[in-house]
Amino acid sequence: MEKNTKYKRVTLNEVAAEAGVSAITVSRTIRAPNMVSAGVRKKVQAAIELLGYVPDQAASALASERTNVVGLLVPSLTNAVFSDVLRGVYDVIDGSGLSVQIGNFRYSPSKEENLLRTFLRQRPAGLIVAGIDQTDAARTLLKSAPCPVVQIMDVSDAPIDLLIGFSHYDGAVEGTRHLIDAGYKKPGFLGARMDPRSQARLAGFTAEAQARGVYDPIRVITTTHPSSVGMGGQLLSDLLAQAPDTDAVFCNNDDLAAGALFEAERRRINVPNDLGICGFNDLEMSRHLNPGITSVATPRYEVGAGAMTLLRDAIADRAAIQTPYIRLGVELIKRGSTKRGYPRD
Amino acid sequence: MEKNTKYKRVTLNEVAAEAGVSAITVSRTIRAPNMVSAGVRKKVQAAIELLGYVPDQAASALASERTNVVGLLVPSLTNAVFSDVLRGVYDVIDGSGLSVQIGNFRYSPSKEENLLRTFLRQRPAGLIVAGIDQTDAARTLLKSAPCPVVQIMDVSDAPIDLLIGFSHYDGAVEGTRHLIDAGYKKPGFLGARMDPRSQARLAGFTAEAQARGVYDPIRVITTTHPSSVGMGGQLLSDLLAQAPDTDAVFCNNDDLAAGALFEAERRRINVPNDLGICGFNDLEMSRHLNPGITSVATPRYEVGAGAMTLLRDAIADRAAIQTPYIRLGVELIKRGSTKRGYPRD
DNA sequence: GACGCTAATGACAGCGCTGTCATCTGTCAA
DNA sequence: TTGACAGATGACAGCGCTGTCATTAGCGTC
Repeated sequence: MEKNTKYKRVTLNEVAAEAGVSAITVSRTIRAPNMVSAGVRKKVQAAIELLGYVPDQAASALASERTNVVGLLVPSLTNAVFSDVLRGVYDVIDGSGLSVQIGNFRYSPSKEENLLRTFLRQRPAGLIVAGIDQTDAARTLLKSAPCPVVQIMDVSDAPIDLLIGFSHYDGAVEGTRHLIDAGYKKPGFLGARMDPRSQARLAGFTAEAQARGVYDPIRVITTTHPSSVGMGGQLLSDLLAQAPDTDAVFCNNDDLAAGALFEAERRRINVPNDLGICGFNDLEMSRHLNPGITSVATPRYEVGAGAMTLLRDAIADRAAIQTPYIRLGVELIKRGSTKRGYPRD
Repeated sequence: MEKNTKYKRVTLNEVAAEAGVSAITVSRTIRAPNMVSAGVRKKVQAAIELLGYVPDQAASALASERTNVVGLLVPSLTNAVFSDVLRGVYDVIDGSGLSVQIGNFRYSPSKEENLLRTFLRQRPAGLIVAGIDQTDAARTLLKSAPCPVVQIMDVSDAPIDLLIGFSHYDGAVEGTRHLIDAGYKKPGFLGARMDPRSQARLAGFTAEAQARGVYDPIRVITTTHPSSVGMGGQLLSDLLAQAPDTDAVFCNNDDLAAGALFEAERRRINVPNDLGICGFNDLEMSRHLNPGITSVATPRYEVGAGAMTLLRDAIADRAAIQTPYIRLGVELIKRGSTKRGYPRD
């Protein structure tokens, strides 16, 4: 295969010659400007500007055994949740000189482990991994990773390195409490996918429902199939077939909640009077439905942006990180779907 | 900065020593196995397996002036449309040895141009760019790019290199035709963002409405603000304020269509009898709303997967590409929102 | 004025791989 | 038997940068 000669690179040496200094000084001017005197710095910067020099990442990576690549491991790309996270990550990375490489492990721990190994071999500048439920092997890999690691989307007592997330358990407790406080006596739970974060939500629901004496396992309907609006309708149907006196549902997420709402409409069940619905995540749509769906709003964009900020700073100076562990809050947004006594029409 | 010594790499030389051949032979075994005799190949592969050798991408990139990075330029990460494309891309790239780097140009042509330059300097293996409406400078850069380039999401008479997409114009024509055929006499258009693909849809709507003699510019409501469900409601309000006798809307996308549907509900306008609604893209939700929203289904996942397939094959052998230009179809999905005479309840 | 010290700069080797060209082996036709 | 040739393998240099250590200049101190 012939070499590509179309894009002739400007090299460090050419810049050095132009500026009348050595190559290493140019390198330093870029990477550690304060190691270079102001006068030289100016000359070098002018030369860089003049020649349009852009560092060669491959050469830099080879020589320094370091890249500017941040690995981002997510369980799904379909999920609106992760596209919000992505947006946050990309907004912060913009202009930082770092670049992201996404690994989609499709909710498979073994795939996650493999992707992790692949990333680690590339000597990444940092890693962002979704969740706190890595396999033991993955945890070991991450613990000894030669770069900062940020876990996102959840909270943990034993973070691997850095962490930013929110409590799915607490969010579910809050949503469930609201349902019960609103007067619903027989709340159920609808869950799809049932990844660890969904499990945490179910645990929160269960704990609160038990504490208030309204828990009945017959009202817990879950599936490992992916979440979708259609699935929400199906799960509600299953629930009602099994426990027709159910008067409220806490849904794993807003897609399910919307599906449950539509199914209730089809069955002419009055929401919120005969059935209360609470979702999770607070997607844009939930606000606009009739009735609006009560939902636990999660700071997804903030998690993405915060994780990248944390990582960027840690890459610059790990020791300078003041708050390696950030717990963001969730907020219950009350809407018509749980407002008993206010009929829809 | 000290070097990272934690991850001692296995080098080509070590594999070569183990297999009793030269380093270059190992390199060839990996990159062009058929240049190596079967016996040697076997020995080398055994050595690779034994030592767990993984090629160093940086060194390879430096020596060959080529990377395995595919640049993906998209105008948005928020948009459900692009997350479907992403999914397709990632599904195909899995295990191909290539990796993706995403650039989000936020609908800004100048940002797109900059990102393009950044990517090009990294000697990418290939590029995927959204749309066909690059600036002249960007087109020039792409035309002379030292790698295959795939344009996606649209069709064009003058593709830069490879292309896979569908016609937004035709989709809009089909949707508009359906509205008129269904008996609506005063159709309007709701559009947000108004990027080039939205413009193409508007052009399709306009052409068909004019051809059928039902076009009135007062019924075209657009904004450059981003699309959202909320915006759909607002645009419908604006339209009805301006042209209260409007009896149908063709919406730029399903988010707007859903918003329009909700707004109509609020105003107690009967959909489909008094207002027909047609969307674009056919998101999952549209099927589940009451009434379901008629929409032009677009093959977004297929575009992503097809683009990556095209690119992967072109990287292997550009000359072997039989169909460098792929036009996918769109499909009008008729639902309750345009079914006049079938009242909602 | 010699000394030690820090700040600024440079020389050099080498990161791990691949493009290029040279060499070697075996085969086949004349 | 010889030469031509293709296939298989190797030697070597060098991609552009950075880590390491050496060197130089500048300054204050006793």
